[in-house]
Amino acid sequence: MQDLLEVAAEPHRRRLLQLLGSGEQTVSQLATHFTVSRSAISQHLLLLCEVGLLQARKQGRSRFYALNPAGVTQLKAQLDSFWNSELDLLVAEARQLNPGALPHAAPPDNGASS
Amino acid sequence: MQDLLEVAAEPHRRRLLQLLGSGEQTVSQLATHFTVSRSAISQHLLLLCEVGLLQARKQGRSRFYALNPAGVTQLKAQLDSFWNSELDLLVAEARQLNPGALPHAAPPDNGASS
DNA sequence: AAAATGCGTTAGTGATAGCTAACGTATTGA
DNA sequence: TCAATACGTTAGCTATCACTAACGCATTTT
Repeated sequence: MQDLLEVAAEPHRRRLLQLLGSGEQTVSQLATHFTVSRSAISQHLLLLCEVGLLQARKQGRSRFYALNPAGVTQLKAQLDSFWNSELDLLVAEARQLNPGALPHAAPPDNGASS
Repeated sequence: MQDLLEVAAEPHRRRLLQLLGSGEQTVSQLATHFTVSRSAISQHLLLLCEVGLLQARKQGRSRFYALNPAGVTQLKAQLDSFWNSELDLLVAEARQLNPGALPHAAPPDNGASS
């Protein structure tokens, strides 16, 4: 799994990226927001690091993870290239036909995976 | 795997969604754009259908797949809720520091998976 | 009408994703 | 200084993902 978008799309990892938007955090800090173990979170972070979406900084016995601007930029580019104008048009038409009933997604925590 | 965004993120499926942006197509037609088998494509389409991103229409011995506006709208919502302002800010800052070097992603065909 | 071709789906398999449990290591407290 | 604790990572396992091969079923073709 080296594809940026695919890596970023997994619900737990998606949430991690969002959480890190407000600044660097340690594994344990991040893990408090999830129901799965610290270990699981650590592995997600490691993968995010591997594909360049995160950076790590070690301090004492803690390890601070932070977003890597270059990676995030690359992800944005991949997203933009995926979501083309035809898809946008389709959504616009759907909104016109059925204006009120848009779902808004984003449940509170445990991104129910697979 | 029921998560819309996660399903849509897989490179082959992402490509399928893009291809279907220009109108309905049969399994075989779609398969011509990939290096993997018709069967593989069929299964990706089935999954996309299951999560509501596609609709199917049977005609003769062919089966036409098309985008499902409701599903695509839902996907868009999920994307928007993921890509929050903090991530946007980060990208903007990265661009300012390093204006020229933006990657643009989107290779031609075989979305090299896992 | 029977054989052949083309369509999409199911069966079966190897690789791997994502998890918990066990671990190593560094810090803290006595 | 030595035990206890807190942090992050590796080991090991199960579920399942993505694929090719085999299949069933229509539709042509002769």
